[in-house]
Amino acid sequence: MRLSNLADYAIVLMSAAARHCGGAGLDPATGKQRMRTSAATLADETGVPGATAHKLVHTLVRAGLLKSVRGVGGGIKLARPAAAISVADIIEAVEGPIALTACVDSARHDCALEGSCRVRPHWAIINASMRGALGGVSLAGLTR
Amino acid sequence: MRLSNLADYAIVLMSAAARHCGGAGLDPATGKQRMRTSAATLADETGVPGATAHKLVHTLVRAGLLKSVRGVGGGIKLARPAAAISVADIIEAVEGPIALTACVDSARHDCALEGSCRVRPHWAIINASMRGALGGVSLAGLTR
DNA sequence: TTAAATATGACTGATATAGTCATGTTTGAA
DNA sequence: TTCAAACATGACTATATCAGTCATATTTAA
Repeated sequence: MRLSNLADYAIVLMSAAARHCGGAGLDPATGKQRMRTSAATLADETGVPGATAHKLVHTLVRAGLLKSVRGVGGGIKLARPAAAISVADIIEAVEGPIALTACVDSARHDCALEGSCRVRPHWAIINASMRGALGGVSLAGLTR
Repeated sequence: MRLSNLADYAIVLMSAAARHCGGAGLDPATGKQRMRTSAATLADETGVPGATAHKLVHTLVRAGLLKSVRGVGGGIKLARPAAAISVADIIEAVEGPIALTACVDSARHDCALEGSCRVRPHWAIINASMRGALGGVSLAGLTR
């Protein structure tokens, strides 16, 4: 029922990224237009270990929540406005689909109770309401 | 973001217990009045390992969701009607308070980011909506 | 006294986690 | 053409948590 540390860090990192380039595109530190930041900068600002921050950024890029540009002067930025990114999006990027039990995933059949389980049919409803709760909180809401 | 196996088992066990004594108090197998069942019976019916079922039952008794009577002829039964027991109650009995991050618990201060974390103030809202979603599903709803 | 049933703690193997280290790839600028 | 900045990726490992078993109380009605 707890988030993994990585998912927690991912939310903190995304929220820091949103402060850099989520709103009007102004860097709060310099007051200048700044669309990009770097994984190292985010690690510094948040206290998340550098290498870990890097891997998470990569994961978030693959999930389509961040955009990265390689090379000198490159960096990362939000792929879409902070208001259009939800906590659920970030959690799913790091941990996979939001579901309280593995048995909802039809590809997995590692539950010993499967077959005789009389609770299973009801999980889909519960999971949907969980996702709804988390999907209703946007990154913009977290930085305000 | 997943339930632990134990919490999952607990829900399955409680749901089985509700079939024994949650409704009109009639055992569906015998058609006779039967207020109590035993941990071993529930383990048999659900496929949960016996010793594990036993520990879970004890945990649920301590949490006030089941009532146990020791000795010959003893056993367990729901402490209140199935409709008055929610999935959230069961999860909290096994895993502790429903919260996605540990930093909400004021007694724990093991987060390295604490102090500078700018996301932390917002977690309470998210956790409350999660608990709301799970609190809305009763044991009676799971057995129907 | 005995047997049925719950109560409780110690121990252990398996698994997942998260962090580090090492190395590769891309690209603009000097 | 070279270099350095910045992202990309995989291998390895210490740690923690989990879940299950074993062993042993404790309670109570018959």
